[in-house]
Amino acid sequence: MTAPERQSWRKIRDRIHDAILSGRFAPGERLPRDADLATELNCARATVQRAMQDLADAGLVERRRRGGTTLRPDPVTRATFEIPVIRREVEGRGARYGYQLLRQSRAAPPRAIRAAFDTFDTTPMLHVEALHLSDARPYLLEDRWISMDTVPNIASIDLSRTSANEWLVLNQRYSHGNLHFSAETADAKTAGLMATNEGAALFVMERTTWLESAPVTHVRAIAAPGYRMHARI
Amino acid sequence: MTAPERQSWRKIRDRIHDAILSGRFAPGERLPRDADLATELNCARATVQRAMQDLADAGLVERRRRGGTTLRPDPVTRATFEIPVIRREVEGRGARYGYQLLRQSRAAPPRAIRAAFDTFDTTPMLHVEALHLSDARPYLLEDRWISMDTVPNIASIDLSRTSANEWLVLNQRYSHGNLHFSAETADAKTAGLMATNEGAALFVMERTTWLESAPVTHVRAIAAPGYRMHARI
DNA sequence: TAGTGGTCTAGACCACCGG
DNA sequence: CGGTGGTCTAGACCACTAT
Repeated sequence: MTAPERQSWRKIRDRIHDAILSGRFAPGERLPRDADLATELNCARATVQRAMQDLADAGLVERRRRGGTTLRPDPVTRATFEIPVIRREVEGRGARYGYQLLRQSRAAPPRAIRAAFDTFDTTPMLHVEALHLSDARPYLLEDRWISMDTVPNIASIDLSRTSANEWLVLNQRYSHGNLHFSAETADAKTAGLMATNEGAALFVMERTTWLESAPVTHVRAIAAPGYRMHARI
Repeated sequence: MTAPERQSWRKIRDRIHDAILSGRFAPGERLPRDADLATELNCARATVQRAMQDLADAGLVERRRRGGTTLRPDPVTRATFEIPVIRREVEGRGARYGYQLLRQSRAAPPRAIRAAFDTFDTTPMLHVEALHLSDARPYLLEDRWISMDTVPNIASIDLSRTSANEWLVLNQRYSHGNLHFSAETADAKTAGLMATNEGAALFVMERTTWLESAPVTHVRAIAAPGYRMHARI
């Protein structure tokens, strides 16, 4: 028995990945347990665990206690993208950032917002509509609802000076959230606010976040024509 | 000195996160080294490492050897989304999947494709245009270039039966890639293929992948009106 | 209830990079 | 060159869940 070699968990991961692509395991089949793979690959179990965690994150395998590691019959591609604070995003392109608070009120969230939060609770929330500008031109139009129960401090913020987007990123933690992206046609009202023509194709992002089971914020943001979102794999 | 408590790295992460949100550290400031935090939080250094890795993944801090851990002055939100095999995506909605190979050829990649791959190489690649159908209606129109140098086996695949999308996900590994999302207006030709009207807002995805420094594939996919992409944080 | 992945610890060495 | 994060090991115990 030779001593375990010093090797990166990435190499272990790639060796396992290659074994999978070689067809050694059938889709849905159970792979050897970590401990056995560690022996076979001559490394510590923690190293196999790290490699497997990465393959699971990548969507190639599924891992369950007691159920073992199985090869996903429907492998997916997972990608990560970054959503910067809007001001940073604009300034990062060398443009001058502008911000305009359009409306602010307290109201019971309408049905669509309650549905996004997956709740029936009609407790009033903070409703904010704002426009982000790049070199004085419309860049992003946001319609946001913020839970004052979960984020009580938001009440003391002057949202005509600081955007809710920026304040929340810097001051509010959340545990998880959903995002939806789509393409929509500009209606007359939106076209007016975005200084474009009715019928233009607009990129729309919707984001809902929670802190554990408590709603934090829901935002629907409409980007100006030409907007491109970038992500990495 | 009490013995280290048994606590999850998530709790350690949240305690550090809360300390950051409390304003204990200024943006750009250097945080204590892992070893010191471990002592302060009464846990092993590896646990702090795991917690910090997560905060770095989340975009809140930056970590550098020798340079220590610094609070990002421009925190970002990172989200992950899954790109399933198109067939699975369609069937997962209970619809019948259809696939139609429109064109297939070998040609030198045009300038735009070379730019996406960040190369000047004009070695011929496999060019494939195909249409994915959901219940016999256009679902996704893809225009793909595949490197025959990096993916030689693709030459032996009958792409009129198996979509390149599916074959690549199941058989080709890649190391990294870029994605771009945008909203575009349907031109006459596209509208015809997608069975929609000219001027409709369409969701467009572009993906480029590499295996180390070698190009794998570039695809530009146009989704039918109403398409929504989903992601999680 | 037993088996498997998930996490924690303590210690060690490595890799990178700022001074 | 020295300091810091990154990784590895060996062993232990915990948490979840298939059987």
